[in-house]
Amino acid sequence: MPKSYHHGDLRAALLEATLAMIASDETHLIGFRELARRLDVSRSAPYRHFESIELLLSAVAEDGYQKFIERLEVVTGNPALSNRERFMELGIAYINFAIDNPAHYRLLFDQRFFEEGKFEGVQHSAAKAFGLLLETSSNCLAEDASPQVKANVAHLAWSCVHGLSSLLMNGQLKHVKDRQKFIRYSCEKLLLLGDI
Amino acid sequence: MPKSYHHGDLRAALLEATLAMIASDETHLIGFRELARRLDVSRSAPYRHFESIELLLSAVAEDGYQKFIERLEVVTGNPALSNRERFMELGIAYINFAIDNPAHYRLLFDQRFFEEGKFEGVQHSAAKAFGLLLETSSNCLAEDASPQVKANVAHLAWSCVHGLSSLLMNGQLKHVKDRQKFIRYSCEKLLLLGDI
DNA sequence: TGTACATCAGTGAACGCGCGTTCACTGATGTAC
DNA sequence: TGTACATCAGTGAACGCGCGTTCACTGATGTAC
Repeated sequence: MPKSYHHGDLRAALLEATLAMIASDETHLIGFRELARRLDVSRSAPYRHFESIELLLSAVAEDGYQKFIERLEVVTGNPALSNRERFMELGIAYINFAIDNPAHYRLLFDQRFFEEGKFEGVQHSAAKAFGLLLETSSNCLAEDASPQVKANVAHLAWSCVHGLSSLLMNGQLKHVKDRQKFIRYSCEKLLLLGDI
Repeated sequence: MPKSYHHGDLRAALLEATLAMIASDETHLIGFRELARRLDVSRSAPYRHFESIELLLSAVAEDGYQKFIERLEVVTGNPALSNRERFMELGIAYINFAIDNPAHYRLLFDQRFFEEGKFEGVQHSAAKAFGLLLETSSNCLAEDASPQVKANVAHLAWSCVHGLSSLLMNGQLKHVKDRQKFIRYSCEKLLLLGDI
């Protein structure tokens, strides 16, 4: 195929390049000019696809949520697991997603998407992901547990997997030799949090 | 006192203004020109005090660690508490520091300070803070617990309080009505993590 | 199948702006005698 | 106590740079007939 005047799929290339920049901690460099340069395209070409950098970032975030939710649903939809096994495996899947896709994960919880009345697509996806966690953790509690207790347990569990993900991702748990073993160990412990 | 030609304490003012910008999510605006503008001082004045923005930020971070460690030491140095009470109170103090000083807290764990061979002052402070947590959690374990187990428990506990802090700070636990109650409830639960 | 035309996607020059940084300067402060 | 001088801290003009954004343009692609 001869090199065409048109890029082919500049939109997808922009999403990919943005993600790569977040991954390599070059968030501060993200901008239309820099992206155009990296994709070897003229300065103004990106404007054909995104009105602003914020909208570009939110598109990347929505892609990320889709991947994230797909991965979690592999666990929540697995009928072979007991409720407690499912809770534990969900935690493991959550943390592994974060470790495998640190750039995406960091972006998913970027504060800027959680302003009232903006980025509703992203916020809706975030709520959906939390819903999976709430349902899975609630199934491990006594049937007559109050909604308040269910919410507390789910939020505490979420905090723990989020914290584990963040610290592992940022390399702040350097001492840990076998990450997978540590993750499994931690998620086993999290089962204790539901015991009231 | 007549308005002097000299600012008086521009260095301290720079630290304070930087912190305020982080607190109000204007991190992207931090720069010598913007700081000079806010402090009503000429563009080049800040250069008398800091060689680069990175060094300015690391000075802010060191201030933050000092405050953070002081707050934790109020708990670890309290002889009236049992080991388990001390562990729980340490978690509560940790989370409350984060909630009360979100800007400082966010900065303390900024990835940029954890590159090998740079910002050793900051890294040393971070290690000291973790040391307090490791010691306190280890005291709750059986005396013959292995260093490996001690480290695992401490890291898991750290992840949990870090996660709780982050989500509370970022307003992602909106449902929580009584924050202090939720924090106390969570830190009580964390005691279970040490039971093997 | 061929042609005419509309639309799409990328170009390249230009604008105004804010940034970091340098430099010779000067007013303010501190100190030696 | 007064004076002379060194040093300190802030000034303001200037440089070069990269950014976002606009605009008239044009090559490439798709489609109607």
